[in-house]
Amino acid sequence: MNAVHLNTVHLNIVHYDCGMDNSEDTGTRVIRHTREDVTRAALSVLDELGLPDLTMRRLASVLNVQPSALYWHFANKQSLLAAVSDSILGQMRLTPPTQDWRADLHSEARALRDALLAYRDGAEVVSSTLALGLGGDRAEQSLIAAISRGGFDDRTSAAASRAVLHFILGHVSREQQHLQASSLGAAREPEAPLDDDDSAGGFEFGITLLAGGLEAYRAAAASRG
Amino acid sequence: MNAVHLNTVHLNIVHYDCGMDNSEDTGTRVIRHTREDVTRAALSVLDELGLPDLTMRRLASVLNVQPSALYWHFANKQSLLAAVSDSILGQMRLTPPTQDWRADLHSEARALRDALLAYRDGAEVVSSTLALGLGGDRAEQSLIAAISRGGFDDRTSAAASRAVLHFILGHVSREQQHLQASSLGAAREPEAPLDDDDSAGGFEFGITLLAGGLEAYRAAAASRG
DNA sequence: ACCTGAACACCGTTCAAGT
DNA sequence: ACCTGAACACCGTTCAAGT
Repeated sequence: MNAVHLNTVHLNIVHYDCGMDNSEDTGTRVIRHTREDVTRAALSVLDELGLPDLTMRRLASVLNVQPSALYWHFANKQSLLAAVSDSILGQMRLTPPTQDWRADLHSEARALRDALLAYRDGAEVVSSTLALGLGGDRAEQSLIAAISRGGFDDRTSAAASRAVLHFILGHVSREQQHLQASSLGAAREPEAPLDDDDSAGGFEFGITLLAGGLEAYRAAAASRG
Repeated sequence: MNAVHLNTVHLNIVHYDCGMDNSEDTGTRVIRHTREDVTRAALSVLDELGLPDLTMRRLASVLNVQPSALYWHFANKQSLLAAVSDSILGQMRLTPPTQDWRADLHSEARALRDALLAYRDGAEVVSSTLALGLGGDRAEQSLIAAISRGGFDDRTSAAASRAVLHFILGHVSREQQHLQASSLGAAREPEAPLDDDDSAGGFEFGITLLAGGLEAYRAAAASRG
């Protein structure tokens, strides 16, 4: 019961037909998908099987389609992953600005973290597409906005937001790896019981460090004239 | 001349025999490798072809060996990559402690950045093995040491060093992606001329932010009693 | 507009067997 | 102690052709 049955995972989605709009003609229609259908299915495979198992062939089989069919919708796997990444970031809860830019930055950071945690391997997917120059801008923009409200110039806000973004992606990646390591390991040796509440605590601490650093940087720049 | 001939890359290493100690018996000896030989060869393939082309089969062919032979030295590819990662971090220039912990932190951070930049895709390799819980400790330890010298307790030092590490890995990953994007693109559209001196400048700024944040955190904690 | 069928050029890993 | 040979179960991508 505690052993992991990796080979007997059953996808919730098996058919994964597109919407409910297969009317308009004969009853039995060939199933045709849109770009969005494919992205949605990819998101669901990602969440249920993880990034290593999100292959073009598996995605195709979930969609009841030949692998080559996917290449009508996306030029290659990277573009598909960019769309998946955009979709993850698109579900970021948006936080209304207040008078406190540091509180706002914390809110935006938490919103990003929550969005990444919403799908298995979410941080890794976003991280990899951001590393390749595709997408991931939506995340950076929300952070820049909050920091700018602190009265920092554009160059400073941009550099700081990149630092915040790198921290968040790295932190949440580690978080998610630990999540499935412990869900897999289950009856393993205790290994390293280092982090318990560190998951969220370490996250807030990192943001606090960067926000505090920005405030200190402004003070230092001001005192230099 | 400006076009990239991806298919005609010639490895500097072609033979890659082990040391010079093939004596002791008959002249023609079967070439046998050690774990370290394999790691060295992997490092060289990484540097010349990049992480996506560092495959077990290609590594085997560089070593004039069957792919299956590698599995006598390493249980799987991940372990191999962990060894490669260790090797990269092992070449970190070590910086003697001074009286200024912030300067020390900057030194250690720069040393880590330099080590990562020394091999193509270095940051991604270290990042991925660190994300999987294997190795990467050496990097964290050097950062913790510098921060601890600032008089912070262990929990704070550990959390802060993880934040610094995440920032560095994210930053250098981006740096290296841009490096080869521009070396490949060459005669491409200007795209985004956003960053020029940002490579190093943004790095220092990020470390300054985190170090300043630590100082501010101490001040805040002290004033709270 | 969206998909099939078939192929190409690869992967990581296992395992009995050799020396 | 270190490697071969052969196989297994996969990959991403292309492309002519179908509807």
